[in-house]
Amino acid sequence: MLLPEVRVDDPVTISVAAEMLGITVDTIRYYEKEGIAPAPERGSDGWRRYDTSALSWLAGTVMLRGTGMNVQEMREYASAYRAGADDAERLALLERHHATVLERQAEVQRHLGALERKIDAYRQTIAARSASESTRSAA
Amino acid sequence: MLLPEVRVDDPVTISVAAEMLGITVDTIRYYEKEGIAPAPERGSDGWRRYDTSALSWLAGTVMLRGTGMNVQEMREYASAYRAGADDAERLALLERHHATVLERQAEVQRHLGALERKIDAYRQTIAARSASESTRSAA
DNA sequence: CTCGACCCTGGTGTGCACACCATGTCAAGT
DNA sequence: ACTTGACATGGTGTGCACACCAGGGTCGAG
Repeated sequence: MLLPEVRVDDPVTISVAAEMLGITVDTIRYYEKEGIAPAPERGSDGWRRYDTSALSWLAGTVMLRGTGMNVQEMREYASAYRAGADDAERLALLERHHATVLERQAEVQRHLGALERKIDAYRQTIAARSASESTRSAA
Repeated sequence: MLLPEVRVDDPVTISVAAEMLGITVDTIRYYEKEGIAPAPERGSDGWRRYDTSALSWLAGTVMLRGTGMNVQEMREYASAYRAGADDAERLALLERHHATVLERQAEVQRHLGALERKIDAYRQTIAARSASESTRSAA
């Protein structure tokens, strides 16, 4: 369940974490402030230190955001988690989200179909014109 | 190229247009103000009247929005259109957009894969536990 | 011992895509 | 004559998801 990309031997700084996850430092702090990601350990210098488990939680939030879950829902998910939601409950949350992702994908797919039909129409228009032009030039 | 759903015999009011397109009246006026959709004819009462061609343009914008094009880009598309862009140029614009839609879909698909792996992991955890419980109860 | 490269907190700013509201006009119904 | 309902304009408000400061600390390198 831990993504291989977020495995580290020694805890890393926030900027390294950000680069690993493909998000910005600001975003990580924002998630922490919003209670979406737990506050990580701090070093003696007061800096945030992200170990593998902290990183994998963050990776989870990136995944949820990447599938279109908004911050409000992520907060609810995280708070349910902290409130001791059991596995079945978490599973149900993820399955619900999964379903909505599929719905949205289907929606986009519909619009995409319209786009492709439009593109085809343009291609045919252009093909027809160039055909008539070559006819003219042949005449 | 005209979507069958937006065919009308007589021009319709803005609220009817909105319902046909699945958007709100405010959104239509917003698109008009932003120069994304052309201003339609007006009746003698000053009301906007959407005929088939006005509706099909709007349907095009809905399609572009539905595939994630932002308002800025739609404005550029519309202005290129008005500036007399030829079919080849319009086609190129649509093809570029099509490509970016596919990219975004692939991106979501990646995150979706992670989501599904996580769901599977939970299912297995739960299955394993219920199996051990039935073992215990059988012992 | 100064400099640059990190990090910290706390606050403010931004861009997007509408939603919402006040106020007014007009036509049709009762 | 009056109410109702759909439209008009112009302006303001909203929610989201960060981005971007300012001001200050720490640490290693040169």
